[in-house]
Amino acid sequence: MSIPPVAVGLNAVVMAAGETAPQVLVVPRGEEEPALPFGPFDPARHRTFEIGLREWVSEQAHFQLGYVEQLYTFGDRGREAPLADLPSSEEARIISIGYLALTPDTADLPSGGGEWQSWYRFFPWEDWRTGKPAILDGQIEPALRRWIDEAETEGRREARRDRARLTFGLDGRGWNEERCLDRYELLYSSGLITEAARDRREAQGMTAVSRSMASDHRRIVATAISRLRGKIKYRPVVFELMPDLFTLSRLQQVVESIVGFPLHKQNFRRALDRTGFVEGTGKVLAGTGGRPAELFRYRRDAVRDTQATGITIPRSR
Amino acid sequence: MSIPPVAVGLNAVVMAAGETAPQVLVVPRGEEEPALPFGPFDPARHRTFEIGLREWVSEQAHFQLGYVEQLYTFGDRGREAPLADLPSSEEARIISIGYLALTPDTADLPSGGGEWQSWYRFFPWEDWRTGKPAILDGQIEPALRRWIDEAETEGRREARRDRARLTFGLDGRGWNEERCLDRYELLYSSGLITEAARDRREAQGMTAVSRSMASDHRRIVATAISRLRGKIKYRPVVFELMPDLFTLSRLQQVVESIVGFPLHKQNFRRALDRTGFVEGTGKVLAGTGGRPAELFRYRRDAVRDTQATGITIPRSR
DNA sequence: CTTATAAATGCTCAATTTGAGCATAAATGG
DNA sequence: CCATTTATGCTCAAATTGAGCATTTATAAG
Repeated sequence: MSIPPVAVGLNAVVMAAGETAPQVLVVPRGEEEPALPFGPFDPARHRTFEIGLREWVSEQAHFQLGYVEQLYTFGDRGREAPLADLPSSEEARIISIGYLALTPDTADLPSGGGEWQSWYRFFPWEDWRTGKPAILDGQIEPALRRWIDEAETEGRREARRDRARLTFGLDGRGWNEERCLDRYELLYSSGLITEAARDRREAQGMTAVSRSMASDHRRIVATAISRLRGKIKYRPVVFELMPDLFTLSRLQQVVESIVGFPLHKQNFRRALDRTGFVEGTGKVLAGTGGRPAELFRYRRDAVRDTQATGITIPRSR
Repeated sequence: MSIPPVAVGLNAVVMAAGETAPQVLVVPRGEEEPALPFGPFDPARHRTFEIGLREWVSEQAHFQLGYVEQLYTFGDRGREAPLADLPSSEEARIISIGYLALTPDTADLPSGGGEWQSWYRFFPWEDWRTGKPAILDGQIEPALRRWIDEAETEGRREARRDRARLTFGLDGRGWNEERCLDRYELLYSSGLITEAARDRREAQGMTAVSRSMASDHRRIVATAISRLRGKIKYRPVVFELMPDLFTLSRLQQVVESIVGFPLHKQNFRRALDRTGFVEGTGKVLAGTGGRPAELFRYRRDAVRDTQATGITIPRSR
């Protein structure tokens, strides 16, 4: 029983909080679509995937990773082709292992390396913080309805309708922010995403409204967003995105930017209080044009005592 | 930029409900430790990992997979060595992609293939359905305390103590059933697991009290258990383990066997009711030596309407 | 130094959900 | 027929959630 060799790539989705929107670290590639920090896994050099990943990110994006977790391993045929500097032949199949990394600082990125970009440039339909994104009513939903009607049999139309309803909350079904990946995949399979046209070597799609990425990197980012939006609720991962000291408003702002909708302030605080995750420092942050807010810090040892759940998300309606 | 080749294996953790305990499908290997259904991923033959996985499982265990999801990709050096029929040289590093598969039937397994085994033969400390497992007080906790004391500095002892407390709920911290993988890893790194001694080529450990598996397969099963115990709470995955018709008691029994502790019956039903996941059929299951229970069925289309969460788990204390 | 405005906090109240347990109904097995 | 077993219904207090009003403490303008 011999095992045919395969090339393994490591991809990092590095995320930071950002001023007003969550950021992802991308490597610009001139004329071509931006890519995630990416590099081959070399078994001779790297004892573990994570070690390899950290090396590549620091080499390509000049950035040191902190918190890291494995996301998913991508391996479908066809997905590897478009990354220019990699072979795409039949014999050398490339699979890639995606990682999610979180970091509290967005500041110090030496130029010539990576670059921070808002999530929502790549996923404009995911940002409901100031209400329903115009692109949904304006472009996506009409296009989805056309896609539903195009199906050949009534059964298939029914299936498409169900899928669209569930993922995009059509017909008053309610938006579930965790379905980010499902939505991306639906847009891809219904041909509404630049990558779908590109992978089929056609020219059409919604080029103007959302930025595409190299290869299947946007899918990997969607996987990361879905994971983070889910995990934030049952593990205290937000704090990996916060600096040592922060105000509760800032924390709420970061959570809102991640889940993509506004929260009820008082209830957010009450719930946070109960977790015991943060403690006040007595210091305040002045000069913000209002009552100065107290600075808090994350109690890393809080997990010792409690059953360590995440942040409760009191959606504000 | 060329990518060094690596061999990719596919592992399946196939799970079924079982009469009294949840089952995992293993392939017996005579004198040697049992293994998971396993096979190489061949990029020339398999367009996707899943296709390859299904082929291997049906070939080795004579079993057709239904629900399947990817778990994790394992690739640390050292983990591949002990599987006899695979090369373990330095140049050909083997990584493996673990999958979780769920199936409603345990019955028809042609002999000569796979074999169902209770989870709790491999993880006896995880089954709290009839109270705290004796192995915890009797062997694991004392051994953990010795391991804590063995650390060289007070700082390290502190770290070990925290880790043990958190994962095993020591000193009245409360047992979190989802930490199954953390517990396995702690037992491994503290040398209490047969595999740990084997991988270091020593002879000691708790051979008698829990069964070991080939390679790192028990770690993969622990990953699957953790995943399933978590996921059952936010996605209706239990129903992948149920036959078409079932009583509510049976459903509760299955959930209890998975999470490993008893539930409050009435509250379980009330919560289930609210989800709308099941509907009565009017038929009853007689001959059980008591009032016959109504047979229910899963409403696959319930996800259409609701925000599709999983099963609420009202722990009974 | 007063006053409008912006934040940050504090507090209340109804609605819903959870946790626990008692009570009743409908079978089976002597 | 009666004890036993299993299913199901119902109640009640405690805790959590969802919403919104009220107060406090700053900054900025007049």
